Parts: sequence; structure tokens; C-alpha cells
Amino acid sequence: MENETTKQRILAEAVKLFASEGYEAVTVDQIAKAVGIKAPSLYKHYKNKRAIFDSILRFMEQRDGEQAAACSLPEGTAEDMPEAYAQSSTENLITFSKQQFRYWTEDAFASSFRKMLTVEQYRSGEMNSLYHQYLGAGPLNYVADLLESQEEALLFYGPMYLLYSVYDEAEDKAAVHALLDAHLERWRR
Amino acid sequence: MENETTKQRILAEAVKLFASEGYEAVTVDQIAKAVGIKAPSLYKHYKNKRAIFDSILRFMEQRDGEQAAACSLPEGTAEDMPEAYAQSSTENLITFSKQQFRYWTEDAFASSFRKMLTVEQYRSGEMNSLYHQYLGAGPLNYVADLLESQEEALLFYGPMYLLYSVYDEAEDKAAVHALLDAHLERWRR
DNA sequence: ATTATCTATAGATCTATAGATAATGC
DNA sequence: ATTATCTATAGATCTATAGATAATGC
Repeated sequence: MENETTKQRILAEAVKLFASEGYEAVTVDQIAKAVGIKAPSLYKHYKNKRAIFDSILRFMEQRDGEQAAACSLPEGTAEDMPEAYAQSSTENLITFSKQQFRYWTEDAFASSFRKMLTVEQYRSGEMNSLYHQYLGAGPLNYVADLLESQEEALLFYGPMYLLYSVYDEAEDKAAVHALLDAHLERWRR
Repeated sequence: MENETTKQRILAEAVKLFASEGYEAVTVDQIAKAVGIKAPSLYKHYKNKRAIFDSILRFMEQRDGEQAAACSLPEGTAEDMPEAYAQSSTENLITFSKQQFRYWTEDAFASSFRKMLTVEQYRSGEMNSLYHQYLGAGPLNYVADLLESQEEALLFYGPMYLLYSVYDEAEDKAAVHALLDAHLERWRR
């Protein structure tokens, strides 16, 4: 059997590199160096460079499923399960949004994955679709369904979406989390 | 003298390619093909691939200066010119914001440049700085100075920032502009 | 005995230059 | 006469494989 730990470390280092330089710009040698092995050794764990990228997508998909299950949030669209959506209160939305923001900023893999999607979003229809599903129109439409207003959803999620960007360059990360919390508290009424 | 038209077409095609694939992933052959010449001919107009990229940055810098002048908006920071800032009313902010949104979405070069900054923002400190200057913390802080509130600025610019992303994948572009206008009208009071 | 790693390298790009040819402007 | 383009190609990567060697597990 292959060394599972090395396989996972390859994934972790690769997503960091893909996030900052983009898939094409990263060489397999860079990934290998980050892991601490030689490039040809990577091929014992992954068929090729593309397979590493694909594994990152599948790993995130799996993590997202677990995350959604842990929050006991309904998966799928509002059309699929209107009852479950109707039960979600604004209170739950605020709690969920805080969790989501912390997840996409503080979880090392999720943070790198978010940046990777950002820099890969225009490369293909698949990446564009994933970017919007996880970070763009996906969350926005989810909020719009809950608040029953596109305009309110923009006011709720727009600042949150902007704060991801502010967070990435902020020295004082806690201050950005405080800004988010203050923003979200506006909806508690 | 060199053919200025070809030189400009190289810039226009290059920024489009850099926007969708990122600087490193684009080959000089791709740029040449888009222009309709062979790759070695590019080197009569630009010293190398990096010089094309640098020219895009300088061209945008120049355009931005012209844009700011045309809007008769004060350049520089609030600290530099508090009087000019104080004269800018909320009404001016709304008009300016509409113009900015239309510029970054409908102007072919500016739209590509915005996407290029988005995909290059994590590559270097310089790109990160430019991204935030043009699209992130820059506009946010500008609005915060005008509205004298960080929280209000988030509510004003956050939705606008999110709508750039919504616009890019929207089929009905006019509908997104309508969403922005509806959002901006909230501040007219 | 099997798995992971290494060195060496083939084959496929990709950037950029050299030098020839075609087009343009006095 | 000068400028822009072309073909051909050198030199530098980069991906992936082949085959040898070291480490691990029965």
C-alpha cells in the first residue's frame, strides 16, 4: 500500500501552490520540493499533475458534504426541499454565515482552495461553476431564498464576500472577523 | 517606426488571454495566434513576454489617470486632500459608482484587466497591491472616508464588489446593471 | 516481497534569437 | 533604406518514464 500521509501532504502542498500561482504555473518539481521529495516520486502517489488537481476537487467536495452535515443544513436547492429551507431562521443564517466565513478563512485547506478557485475561475466552465457554487452566486442565491429578496441578499452576502478579500491582505485578522460579526448582527432583529 | 496598431492589438489580445488563463499559462504563441502573426514577430514590438505584461499595467495606469480626470475626482488619498473629499456628496458617489461599475464590466480592456488582476493577485506583492488598489480595499476605504463609516462602506461597496462576479457569469448583463442601480438608489436620501 | 524513493533521461514544450524575405516609405 | 514578418532553431524548461537502490512489512 502507498504511504497515505505522503499522499495527503502532496495534496496539502499542491493546493497552497495552485492557490498562489495557478495550476499551470506550478511545476511538479515545486510540489515535490514543498513535500520534501523528488519530482518522480510524486508519480507513485498520483498518475500525473492533473490527477493531483482532480483529487483536490474531490477532497473538497467530500469535506463540503461533511461540513453541511455537521451544521445540519439542508443540501441541494430550495426547490428540492422547501420545508427544510422554511425551517431555517435568520438566526440560523447568521450562525451559519459566521461558521462559513471562519471555515473559508481559517481552515488551511479551505482557505487555499478558495484562493485556487478564485485564480482558476476563468480557465474553464467547470472551474467557473465551482467558484460560483462555493463562493459566488451559490451562497448569494441561498441567502436570497431565505430572505426572500435578491436586494437584501446582496446587502447580507456582498459585504461578507468582500471581507474574504479584505481578510487575505489584513494584518489584523481578528479585526476582520470583528467587522464580519458586526455586519451580521445587523440582521438579528 | 513600428506599426503602432499591431503593438496595441498585441496588448489587447494579451490582456484577454492573461485574464482567462493567467500570465504564466499563456504562451507567446497563443498571443501571436490571437493577433494573427507568428510568435517571433512579437519580439519586434516587445522585448519579451514580461514586457507585454508590464505594458498592460502601464497602459491601465494611464487610462485610470484619464478616467479620474474626466470624472473630476480627486486623486490620491483622503489625507492628502481632505477638502476635495469633503466636497464630494453622496450623490456624486452614486454617479461615480455607476460609472466605475460600467467601466469595469463593459469596457473590454478594463474588464479583462480586472479579471487579470483577480487571477494574478496572489502571485506577488505588487499584484496584490494593485488588485486591492483598483478593486478591493482601495474603493472600500474611499467609500468609508466619504460615508465616515467602515460598516456603511461595506454595505455600499460589498454588494457592488459581489456584482462584478455575478456580472461575469450572467447571461442577462442588463439585469445585473439594474440590480446595481437598485442597490445604489438606497443611498439617495 | 513489496513499496517508496532516487538518478538519469527521453520527449515535448516554450522563449527568444538569427538570418532570410516581403512590405513600406523616401 | 527601413521596418515587419517569416522560417529555422538553439537552449532552457517541464512532464513523465525507466530502471536502480533503499526502506518497510511479512
